[in-house]
This record gives sequence, C-alpha cells and structure tokens, in this order.
Amino acid sequence: MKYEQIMQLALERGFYFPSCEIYSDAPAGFWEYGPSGASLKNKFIELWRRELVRRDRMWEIDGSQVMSQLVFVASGHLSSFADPVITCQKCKSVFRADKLIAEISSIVIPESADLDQFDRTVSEKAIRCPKCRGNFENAKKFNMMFRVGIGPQDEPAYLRPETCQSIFVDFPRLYKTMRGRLPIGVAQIGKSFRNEISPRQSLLRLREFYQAEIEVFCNPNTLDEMERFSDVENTVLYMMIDDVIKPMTCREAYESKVVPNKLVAYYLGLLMEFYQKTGIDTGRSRFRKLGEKEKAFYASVAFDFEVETTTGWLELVACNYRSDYDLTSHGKVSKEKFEVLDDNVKVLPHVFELSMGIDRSLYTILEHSFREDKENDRVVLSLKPYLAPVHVGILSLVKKDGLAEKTEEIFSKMKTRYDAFLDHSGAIGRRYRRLDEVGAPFAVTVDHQTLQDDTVTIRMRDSMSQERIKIPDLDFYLSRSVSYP
RNA sequence: GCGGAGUUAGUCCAGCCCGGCACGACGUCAGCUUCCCAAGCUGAAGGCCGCGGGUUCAAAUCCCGCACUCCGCACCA
Repeated sequence: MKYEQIMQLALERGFYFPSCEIYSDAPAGFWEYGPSGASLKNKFIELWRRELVRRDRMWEIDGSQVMSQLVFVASGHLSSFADPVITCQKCKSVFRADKLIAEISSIVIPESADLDQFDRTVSEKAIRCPKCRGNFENAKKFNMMFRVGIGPQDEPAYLRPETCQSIFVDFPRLYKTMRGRLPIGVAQIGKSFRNEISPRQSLLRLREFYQAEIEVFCNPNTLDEMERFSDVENTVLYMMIDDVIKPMTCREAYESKVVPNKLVAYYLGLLMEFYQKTGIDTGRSRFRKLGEKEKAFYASVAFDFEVETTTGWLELVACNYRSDYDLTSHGKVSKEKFEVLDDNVKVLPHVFELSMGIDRSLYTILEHSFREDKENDRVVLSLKPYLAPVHVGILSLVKKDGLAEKTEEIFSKMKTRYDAFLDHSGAIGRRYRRLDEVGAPFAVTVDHQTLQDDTVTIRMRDSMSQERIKIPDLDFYLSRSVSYP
C-alpha cells in the first residue's frame, strides 16, 4: 500500500512526477523532481558530503556526462555492458542468448562471444522459443549505454552508465596535483544513464538517474592498516550470512572475516553511520554479500546495502572491491601511468567503491518517514529536520488586526536563512496539516499576543505540541533545530 | 520485450456493456465567518476523457494502432 501512497504524495506535493508529461511521446524511465523533491535531494546530498566526503577528507569532483568511446573500450562497457539477445520470430519474446542456450543445451558460451557463435549453436541444437516453439531471429547485441553523436561528423561517444569512470580517468591528475596519500577517496555526485529494457516504479528504476559514487584508491598490501578504523569499530552492521541477518560491530565483522579487510569494514561503517542520519530505519537494512554470478564483471568482492521497503528489499548502495581492474585497463588503453608512490614504494592502487543510488535513497527516506496519524486524521512525513524541504511555516493565526503584516515581517527575516513558507489563508489546522505532509518540522504562528509581547508560538510537527518563544530567540532556536548533526 | 490490468481536472474516481451537455469527493483560489489543529457559508477557476486514426449525423463510450502506468515473467552494475 505504501508505494501508492508515496506516489500520490509525490504527485500532490511536488516531490516528483513524470518527465515531459504533457506530451504523448514522453519516454518511460525519466522523472522530474519538483520543488519539494529538489529541496530534499539537495539536503540529502549535503548530508552525504558532510558525513562521507568531508568526514573522510575525500576529493569531490564533477565530471562530464558525455564520455569518449575509448573510456568504455577500456572500462569494458562497450563489450560487457551489452547483452546478447535473441528474439522469437513468432511471439517476439526476447531472451538472453547465452542464458537460454546454457539452460537448454548446457553449452556455455561467454556473453562476450561473437554473435554468429550464438546463431550457430541455436541452429545446431535446434533451439526454439520456450514459450511458443517459434524459430529465433539472429542474435543481436543490446547495449544499455546511450550513444550520442558528437559534432557534424557524428563521432561516437556515450552518456556515462556510471559516474565512476570520470574518477578513474581523472585519477592521475588528481593524485599529482591534490597532495593526498593512499588510501584516498574520490567522490562524485551526478547523473548516469542506462537504457533499461523496462524501467519501473518511478524513482526505483530510471533511465536517467543520480548516483553518488565514492572510489577509494588504496594500497592492496596495507588494507588492514586502516588507522581511521577506530572511528567506526563499534558501529553495528547488519550482515547477511547464509540468508540470516546478523547484527555485528565493524570490528566483529572484520575479525570474523565476514568482511575481508579493515578498509572495507571501515567504509561500510561510515556508510552505515551516514544512513542512520538520513532517517532511514537501518534496523531494516542488511549488507548482502553477492555470489559469483551476481557480481558485476569488475568486482572481486561485493556487498549490496539493501533496505526493506513495501516494494521488497531495495538495493541502495553497491559496495564493490574492484581491485586493479579499472586502473589496469585504463592504463592499457590510454598508455597513461596509474602507479603512484606509497611510502616510497611504487604501487598500482586498488579500488574499493561505494556506489549509491540517490533516487532510490530518497524514495526510501520518504517511505520510512511516512506516517498515517489516524488519531489526528493527518499524514505526516517525519523527516529529519535538516532534510525537510520546508524547515518552517510562518503563519498568521488570522489575517486581520495587523497580524498578517507582522507575520510577513518575521518571514522576510527568516527567508534567506531557512526554507520558510509563508501562509495566511484558511483554517490554521489545515495549514498545519499541509506542512505536516511536506515534512516541515516547525510552524511559527503569529497571534494577538504577539503584538503585545513580541512572542510567537512554535509548533512541533511530530508531537503537535506548542511552545511560546520570543521573536528575537527564533533564529537561534531554528538554527539549532534544523542544523545538520 | 512478452502476458494481464489500466490511463477521465492537482489527487482519487463515476460514466464505457447499451454512442447524444463528463458525475462526485478531496484539494486549490477569492470573499464572509470562526480564531490554535482538515468546522461552516457563498462564489470561482480547473478537462483536446493518454495520443493518432477509423466507423457514425454524433465517440470518453464501438474498432485499429501507438505511448505511458501498474502487476507477473524476463532483464538489471
């Protein structure tokens, strides 16, 4: 039920809605953030920046979304990000060629094989459509990357399918100029593009989406010498082992070898502490270790950070130990040198990655914050105050007797320091409820007493309780209440 | 991409079988009233009935095609 309720709230209150919706040719898998959604997203990103980038002294970059073809030759996306598919001539069902052949004939053809190899096997083994027994058309490659043509010659380039390629490509310059030492995190927020076959469920499966990625460059020989580990050693992770979710501290996870090394344990701990501050119920989270078949082609060890929602367990972050896969292949294709000096020893860094889906995280925040308060007949988004799209509503109890003017005076003092919403019209209870629905944690109300003693009431979203404070104290009160933890 | 169900105002929806001014609720706006939790009264705005084509004197309604949304399958870094 909740997915539909969140969707309705998103449409009614300006969180998100379909892109290009007034046109009938609007493609699937593209959504816009309205004012409330954009504000929530910006605040979420700021929290991410504080809790990960600044806390761990990472470098944040902002790379371009269109990248050269050779980048994806090196990364492997041009060959491996494409699936070989075969289509039934009769019922038009589409299958993964390698998977169907393996299933029916037990012949294993690597997915990167030449297409005629699939066609030959299909005809030799007389493989037909499992649904309708029809014959197959020739195998085709379906690449999930969006190709773009550059300049008048239409030179091929691609919209990046993951933001991290910018980070790998930029690493030699960053390391030479920014004076860091291993291990060093490089972070980036930005858009990625994947031509999904069937985008679904609004923000959960998009063709254009936001990622917040962190690539930690590290010395593979010193993965257990992570001094900063003590910062998070007692942080509890919910590790999924043999289908059982087991809470354990970062230290326990490391010592029991559930997590392969200290560096990975440290970053999983940081990630956990970040998510605790988003208001997501981390008691319903798990780190799931991926099996050989599930892992991406570049990963040697991988954990998915998943959170339970009404749509099932949702992957919010992929944590991949990519070893030297990326730097080696970019080194080969570009001839750029990626080795760096670490303690006067030349080393090719390995990469551990935290690849976060922002849109999914925002959906999860909304769902976990959504509350139907039946007793008071209202819907409340109990967002963390620092993430709320509107920090404070500034209301006049009634418009007349100079209260409106006084309210506007307070509003104009607040509006550049907070996300404040001015509202005079309608019943006061209705205005409080509207603010509850966008998650505004506070409402300031100007009443007749305000004109006499310069005080206002401040109303709390979650408890609906009120207290009276002096107008000069308002700024201090709010700045303390809506500041990041 | 396959199968199923849908698409009507900001939101939820009736009408569709059986063709003839598009119903209602909530929400929004303005005014009155009340003055601290969705009260009431008066009024208003808001619809190419998803898009395109066909049948018909006449299409939200019947037929065809397409797009999008949701569910299942498949796919999924």
